[in-house]
Amino acid sequence: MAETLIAAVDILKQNKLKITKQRHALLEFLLTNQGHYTDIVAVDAYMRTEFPGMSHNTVYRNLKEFEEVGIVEQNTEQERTRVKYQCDFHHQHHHHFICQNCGKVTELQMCPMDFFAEQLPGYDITGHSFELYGICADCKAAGITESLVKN
Amino acid sequence: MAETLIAAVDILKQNKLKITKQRHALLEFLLTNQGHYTDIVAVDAYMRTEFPGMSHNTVYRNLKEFEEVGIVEQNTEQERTRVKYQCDFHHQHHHHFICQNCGKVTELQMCPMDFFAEQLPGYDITGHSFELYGICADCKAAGITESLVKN
DNA sequence: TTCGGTGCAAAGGGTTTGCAACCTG
DNA sequence: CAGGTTGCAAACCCTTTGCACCGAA
Repeated sequence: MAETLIAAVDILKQNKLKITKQRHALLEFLLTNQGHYTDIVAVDAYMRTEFPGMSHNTVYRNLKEFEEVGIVEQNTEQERTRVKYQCDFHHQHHHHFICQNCGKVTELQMCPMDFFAEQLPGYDITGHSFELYGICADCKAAGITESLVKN
Repeated sequence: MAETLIAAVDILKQNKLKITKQRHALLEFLLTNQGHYTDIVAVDAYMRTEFPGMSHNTVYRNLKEFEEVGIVEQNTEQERTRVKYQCDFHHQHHHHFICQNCGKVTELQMCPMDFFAEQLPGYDITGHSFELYGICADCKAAGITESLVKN
């Protein structure tokens, strides 16, 4: 965990971004939720509670900058923007299963495009989205049988 | 096209929704864009220009009601909510190719879940999203070679 | 010392709400 | 006629902006 933070700090340095208290705190918070998506509004609320005086500006701008340099993944589904620490910093193509209960992200091996070559003659396919939702094995084992997504 | 409008009106009646001038106008506009997604903000702007005095309320609430009864499909990708007339009213499962230039929607035969059975033991997969983006054959033939998505 | 980063407050954009007046069925 | 629907304006929520001050490098 510590070395992951160091890796993130290195990335900031490489991109000539200063290491401020606020950025460090944001990274630490993201790190504690490693592997899970967190609602960006919740991140903002948490940071502003934990560090009174911190501004929306700081949270939103930094999360966006973190995404630009590859420390964070943003994801907007069902009208909510979520962020997650991108712990391994590898950008290789993959898709996600997202637990509707705990937000945990499981990376998938398979890409539907493997099965979709040449299905639309004459078209240029430049992008695709694919995501699975449900309840992860941990939550299911803990007895959660239906979506508990917060409103 | 006329019978499609009639079908939509029937659905409204079946759901005990009154046929008002505004709803009729909305349906007609959606019908002219049949098979294409339109930015909901653009729909709102158009309707309010074409019918001065029409309120946001009317546009947004009716589009939501149309969706609930199956006349309209809503779709939010890349921070934008889009809307399209669901001309055939069949709700069978399918996915979309969406042209980044003209918004035209092409229904896909294939569902990635056909290839994805039993990949995550212990998980409950309750939903999935899958969509393709690019340039449709028509736009490509017309010489559009890159995305012209409006900002 | 120097800019990049910050906090504050306010604006912005899309969407929803409250309510009296209106109009379809 | 009754209750669903509308227009208006204001509220709402999330996010961004402008700007003077602050503090990493």
